[in-house]
Amino acid sequence: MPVDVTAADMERLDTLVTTRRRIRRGTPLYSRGDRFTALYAIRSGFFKTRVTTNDGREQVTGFQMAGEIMGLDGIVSDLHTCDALALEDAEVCEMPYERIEDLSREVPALQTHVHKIMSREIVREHGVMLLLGSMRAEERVASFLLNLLQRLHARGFSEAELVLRMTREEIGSYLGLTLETVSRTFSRFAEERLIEVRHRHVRILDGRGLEAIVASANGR
Amino acid sequence: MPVDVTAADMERLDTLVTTRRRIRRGTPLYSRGDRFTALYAIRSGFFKTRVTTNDGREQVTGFQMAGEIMGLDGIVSDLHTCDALALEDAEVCEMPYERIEDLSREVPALQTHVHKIMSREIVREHGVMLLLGSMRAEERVASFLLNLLQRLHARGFSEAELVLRMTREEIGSYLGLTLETVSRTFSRFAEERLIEVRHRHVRILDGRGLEAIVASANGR
DNA sequence: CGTCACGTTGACTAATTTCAATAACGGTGG
DNA sequence: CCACCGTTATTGAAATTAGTCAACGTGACG
Repeated sequence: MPVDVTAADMERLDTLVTTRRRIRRGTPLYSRGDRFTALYAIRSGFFKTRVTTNDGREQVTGFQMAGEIMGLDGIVSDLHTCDALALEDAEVCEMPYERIEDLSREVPALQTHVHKIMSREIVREHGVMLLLGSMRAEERVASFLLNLLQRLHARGFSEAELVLRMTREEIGSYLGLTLETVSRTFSRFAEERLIEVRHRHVRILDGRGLEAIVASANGR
Repeated sequence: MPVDVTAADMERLDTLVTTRRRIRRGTPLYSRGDRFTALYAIRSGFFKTRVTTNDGREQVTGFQMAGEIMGLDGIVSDLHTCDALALEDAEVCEMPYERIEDLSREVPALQTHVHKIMSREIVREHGVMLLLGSMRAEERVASFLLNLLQRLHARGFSEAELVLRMTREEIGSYLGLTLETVSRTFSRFAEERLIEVRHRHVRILDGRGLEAIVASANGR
């Protein structure tokens, strides 16, 4: 919450968070079909969200880290429509949705903030659609690495190094590729001295090179 | 606006729509970079939205019809991040965003409604990600047809017949396929007596058959 | 110290794109 | 009202990309 809020407002906003919850690695914060009651702000840890279908299809829709908000999918139908799973031990703030609605009416800055969070998620998903609909495997993987890097950097981590919290299979699901293609693409990038990969540790040797791959833009 | 609103509320909600705008076929309702000022409710006509990148890539992010809301992408940054183009002559109601925020605070039913619209869009996009990330060409095209059909049916049109408002290329962009693949897939469906295609007129002969294709679910 | 999940790599296959040629509309203006 | 032009759609063949199947490493963890 940046923006102009009075001290009185701040006091009210403090009442937004009722609970902190610890989520152990591998366990769900919420699952498809769960009753929607709250939004969650990640304090620490790393999540993936995924949609699943009855016929066994699965798609990772995003990876979330500290400071990001989860649960927006549940508002429309009062039920969650996707799963949120912790990829490492995590802690979240639970913000009961009713309280968010009530407070939003009293604190316009909060109202605007909530709208922007939802709009940002819509715009983010547009970007994923662009990636899935128009990029080739190398472009997708380069784009994925640069995106993670940028978000980690914004949180004070290195610009040139990262530890993947997810498996090749999860990356593949997110990018619409098989785990083998993800692995091979990492290897190719390593051969070309764009990155160094050791398991889940990735060091960026040539960020510009990765950007060039994304911008190569055949665009179907 | 379904839900419980008093007569007094209704009167207020009437002031939400300030202008009706006619959009001629082929022209934008808004474009990337335009200042965001309002949301739009489609009264009649048919739109596509697309994201574009500086390097010339393009992705159709959706097709919108009467009753649907456009413009949510602009809230986060006060600028539109995608283009909305009329695929046929259309009419929209312009709802100034400031007024939406103001009224939302006074009419909780409107507040909830706005949140649900945004959440619904997020969930819709999850579905598109699933399609783009995990379906094969036939599944995507079948899924696309069934989705259009269902939405048209909900508006009183036939369940078994539709007129496409968009080109094969636009369908392809939306589905992450080339226009040739879309065309070939239509032809294959026609051969299999699932549909009849004459240019943009499509008649569904075997809806169950199309559903079976979607549910075939290899899931990558 | 062994087991199991995760990751890499290779060979082969299948799906989709690309390139190219042709056909069929539909809107526009004579 | 008809003819023409440009856009849109279809279809084929070749090329390419990514997927599938399979074998083998390797590390983390109990």
